[in-house]
Amino acid sequence: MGRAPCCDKNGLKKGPWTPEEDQKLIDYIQKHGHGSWRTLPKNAGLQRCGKSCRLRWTNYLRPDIKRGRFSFEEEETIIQLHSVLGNKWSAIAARLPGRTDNEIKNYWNTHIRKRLLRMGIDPVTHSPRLDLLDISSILSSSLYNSSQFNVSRLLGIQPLVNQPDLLRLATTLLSSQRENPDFLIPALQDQTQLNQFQFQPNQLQNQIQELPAACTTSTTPFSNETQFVQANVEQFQSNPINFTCQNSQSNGWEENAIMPSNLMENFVPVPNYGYYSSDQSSIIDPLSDNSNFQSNNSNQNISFTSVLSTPSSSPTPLNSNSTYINSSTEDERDSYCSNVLKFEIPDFFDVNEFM
DNA sequence: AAATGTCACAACCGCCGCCAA
DNA sequence: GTTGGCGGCGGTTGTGACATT
Repeated sequence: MGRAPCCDKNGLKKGPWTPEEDQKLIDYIQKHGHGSWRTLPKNAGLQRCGKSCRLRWTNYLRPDIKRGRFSFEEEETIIQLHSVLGNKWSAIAARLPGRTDNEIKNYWNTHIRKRLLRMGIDPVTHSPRLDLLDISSILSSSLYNSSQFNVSRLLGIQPLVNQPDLLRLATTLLSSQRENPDFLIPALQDQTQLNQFQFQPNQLQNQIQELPAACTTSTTPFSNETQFVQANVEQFQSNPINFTCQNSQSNGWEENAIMPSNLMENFVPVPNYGYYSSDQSSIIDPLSDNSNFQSNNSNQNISFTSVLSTPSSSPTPLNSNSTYINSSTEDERDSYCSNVLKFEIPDFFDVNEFM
């Protein structure tokens, strides 16, 4: 038969731990190790159940726990790992020395999750929240009001994509849906495909447009960013599946660029959109020590990650002193994407098609 | 200064897989 | 093979601190 009950729950204390209880637990574990959590409370003279002791130790009393605010790098790592692992907090914690799963979980729920939501990113899928993207209402507004409007106000969100791309995206999706009704739903269900096909090029364009103007770079990254962007957007439109960056210049600017502090403060890592290499042949494994999220591709394909998630390419260990500013507010981090949403309906866009 | 709202986080709850009996 | 406890995990809650009105 099964084992005897681990503990009689009657009479066991619950609620916050007192310093005396903490000290008893610490003393006992330092002398004997935790061994069996079941028998530990009795041996340590604690009126707690083993489970409570284990949680108190692993989440609070363990000597290797790093307290204090999460650094920018830690935050980025959490987002990256979450995009791959989901709510596997223990697995994420294993990659963040000194942080507990509980702490990471709390930080996610109270900070990162809210920020992603404010940005219009689904914190579960790490994709733009297409559920909020009511195309018909957007188009109605454009018809009955003006060709210039602010979707962020309409949606109450701050999506990362700018509207021309958003509408191109909508155009592509809807036309694809017309031609192949079975296309859209599977695409939406397939997270990998969703990220690759729908979002990354837009992200790429946004970031490329934003970064050169804001960065103090040691080299001039693009002689003509507009041409660069346009060429790639056009290519993406013509062949979204096999989209690769055609610019002949290297993306060395991102390797050499020094992110100005004001941008760093405002920059929100959205690393999920960079997990896929541009040749779509593989998913970069952030768990691998060899994955540097940076383009090493000699044919000038751009690794989206290296563009979109600038700090992720940093080899700086998590435990090192952060190069990045840790005291930035959430609003400051949000603001990076706050000014991209005013646009005019492009001439090519025939809204009547959708009415 | 008091009331109210919001945030942050420690701790609990409940479920699940593993494994001893 | 079955049962049921243990350890671990993720979700949720309770509460104190802080901010705002």
